Order: sequence, then structure tokens, then C-alpha cells
Amino acid sequence: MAIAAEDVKAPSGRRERILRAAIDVIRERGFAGTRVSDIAERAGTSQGLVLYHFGSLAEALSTSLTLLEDEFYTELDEELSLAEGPIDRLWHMAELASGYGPAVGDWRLWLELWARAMHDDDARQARESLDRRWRAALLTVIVEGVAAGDFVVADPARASLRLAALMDGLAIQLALEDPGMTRATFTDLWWEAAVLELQISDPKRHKLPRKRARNRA
Amino acid sequence: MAIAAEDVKAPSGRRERILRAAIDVIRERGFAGTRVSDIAERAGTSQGLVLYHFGSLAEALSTSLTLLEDEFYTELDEELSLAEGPIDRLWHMAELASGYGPAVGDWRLWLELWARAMHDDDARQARESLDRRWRAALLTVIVEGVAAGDFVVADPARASLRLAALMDGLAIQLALEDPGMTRATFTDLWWEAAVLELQISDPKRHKLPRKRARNRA
DNA sequence: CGATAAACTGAATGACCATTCAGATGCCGT
DNA sequence: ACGGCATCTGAATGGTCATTCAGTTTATCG
Repeated sequence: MAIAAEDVKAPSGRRERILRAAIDVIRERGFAGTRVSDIAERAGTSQGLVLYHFGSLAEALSTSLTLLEDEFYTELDEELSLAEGPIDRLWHMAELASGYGPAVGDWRLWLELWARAMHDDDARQARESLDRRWRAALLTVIVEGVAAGDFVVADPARASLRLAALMDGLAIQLALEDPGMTRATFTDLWWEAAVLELQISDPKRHKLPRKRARNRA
Repeated sequence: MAIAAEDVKAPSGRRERILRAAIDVIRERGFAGTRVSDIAERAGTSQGLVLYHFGSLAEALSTSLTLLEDEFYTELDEELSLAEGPIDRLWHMAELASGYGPAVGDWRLWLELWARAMHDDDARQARESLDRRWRAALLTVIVEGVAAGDFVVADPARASLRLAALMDGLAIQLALEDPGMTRATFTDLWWEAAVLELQISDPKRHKLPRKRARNRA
């Protein structure tokens, strides 16, 4: 069950623990395969409590999406605040997407979300705002880079759209563990495209990847 | 129900009708939401028959994936045989992917397949071979183009990988009906990337899209 | 024309799960 | 220490399917 000793009794902590458990289960078994009992078991509680807190399974899943959004935003902001210039920021985004943090590059979850977005409205909204946010960040970086003279792009909007889409596409292979697609290949292929698309003049130092740090699960 | 008058009694046709019905339902309701009764209703038969032919729902779904593969291959081969040179072929592939035919550009189905591939082995294999096939075709076109002097690429394998991934990424927006992503935008953005990546010298005439022809459903 | 098998049906059967519920347990202010 | 409220539990309850089955229709072929 894997319950940290810390706050076994904290009454409020229970709610969030359930949401985290839900996310973990979704990642493993998919939205469709996630049952109340899975969540309860993973969270170390009873089924009853899950329903007590969220009323229904559907509601629990939706709410966990909200938590996911929060983590995503936090992670993105945090990471971007660390970077110095546009080139560095862009590189950081590539790393994030390749799976550096717990949320942004959690592609199995994204594939699930995409599929669910076609049939569930909460999922649709969640993925839409997550995606919008990500693309906006990318666009901002590109615009900054153009202003700073680091990038040369005719149409930043198009460029960001395309680079974002390329990430998604590469991510599919990553999530499905396609032979030949690794974290390294991902960043490599994407960075090359970015260099080409944005006409980055001096992409030198960025070739060295950072230390690893995988998902909590 | 929508049963064509043609072969209501054809005994063998029934099987395939069921498979097509299954695919239709999957596209609409997703793998997870597809019930035996949905398929039966859509095919205009009884639940019993679906199970009679395929033994189980899971088996019916798997088998329908095989039919999908067949259609995909047929469509791809047909389309490629029509095109003249590498540039034209490449353009045809872009059109196919944008949803020109019934199978290749049926992106809702692809999103479903990706998600299912994470949990179901038949789906995993299906998507893998479909994807491999598609990328191989792309690679072939690129290599031909290089040989013919139409394209200039350092590493055709990387280029095809990237262009294929870009398609997938753009396709997600298409499937999810992201505002701002249409068939036209899709081909437009992709073609521009291809021109850049492959250094296509003379992409002129291809800017005009062909007549529409959507999915049967 | 039978007769045998294949195709087909619709009504059980039973498993699996979300949800409900009656009550236990801990918490907090007084 | 006590009343009351939030939290929590585990065992019903009931609905929704996949699957089974007993039997009917349709095709095939000698």
C-alpha cells in the first residue's frame, strides 16, 4: 500500500492522499480501468471514504484532474523561473516535457487524458487549459527570444504551435515505449527541430542533459 | 440501425458488418464505452450473434483492429500508387493524414488506440505495426526524394521520424477539435515543416487541396 | 425433398462494481 | 466528561453488462 508514516492521522490530508492515489491508478490502469476499490486500496482507506469525500467515482476522477492541473502549473512556473535567457528557458521546457518532473512529462497520463477528452467534458476542459497554458508558455519564450535576438522567426505563433505539436507526437512514442524512443532521443530530436525552426544561432552548451528525477510512483 | 438493403441475408457478410459496426462504435464511444449491445444494435443483429462469431467482446474488438489494419494498408497503398514523384507522394500522405480517406486520418480512432495500447496487448501490436508501416512509407518517400534530388536531408531516418511525430501531434488537436485546428491548418503547418526539413525546392503547385471525402459513418 | 449443420435469437445467469447505509470512532468545544 | 459533528468503515443493495443456453430459423447438400 505504501503509506508514508508522516500523516496517517491527519484528517485533512486524507482527501489529498486519495486524489494522489487516484492519479496513480489512472496512470497505471487508465481512466476506464480505475475502480473505486483501486483508489481506496492505493490510498489505504475504505471505498466508503472515497465516496464520502467525492460523492461518486466520476467526481473523484474529475477532482484529481484539478490536482493534476495544479501540479502542472506549479512545475512549469517553478522550472521557468529557474532559467535565465530564452534559449535556456526553451531547453528547460524540453527537459520538462521529456519527463524531468512529475507532471508535465507524464505522458501516459496525457494519452489517457486525450482519449478521455473525447467523451468526458471535464477531461476535455482540463486538457484544453493545460494545453493552452503550455503553448502560451512556449509562445512567450519564443517571443522573448525573438526580441532578444536569440531566435529568428517569421511567425512565432505558428512556430510555437508546431513545436508543441512535435512534442506531443514524440511523446506518444515515449509513452508507448516505442523501441528507439528514449528521453534522450526525445530531447535530441525536438531540440534539433527547434534549432532549425527558430534559427537558434548558439545552442552550444545545452547539449548536456541534467540529472534524472522520475515520477513519484 | 442503418442497414443497407444489399446483403441483409448474406451469411458471410454478417461477420464483417459486425466488425465495421464495432469500429464505428469505438470511434464514437471509445473502447471503454463500447458494449456488446452497442455493436449488435449498430450492426442490426442480436447480442448473441456478436458473441457467437467472436466468442467475447474483447475478441470482437481485437478482430476489428485487424480489419482496421487492412483498411489502413489498402488506403495507403492505393493512395501512394496514384502519386507521381516524391513531392507529390509526400503531399498525398499529408492529405491522407489530414483525414482524406476513411482509415489513415481517422484520428479519433488513433487516440483511442494509443490509450488502449498502454493496457491491451492486441492494441499495442496493432498500433505498433500501423505506425511502423506509416513511418516506413514516409521514409521511403524521403529516400526516393533525396535520390531524385527533390529533397536535401542529412539524416532521412531522423527526418521521417520527426515528420511523422509532427503529424501525430497536430492530429491530436484535430481529433480534439481544438479551436484553430482544421484540416487545412493541419496540412498547411505540416507541409511547411516538411519544406523546411527536407529543403524542398519547388513545392509550388501543391498548395491547392483536393476535393473532400469524409468517413463513411 | 429431408436432414445435418451453421447462423441466429432472446431470455436467463451471474459477476462485477458503484453507491447506500447503519453504525463506529475520533475530535473539539464547553 | 459530554454532546455533537466530521470522519470513517464494511457490509448490504441494486444496476449494468458479458456471457451462456435452449431453442428457432436458414442454408447446404446428398
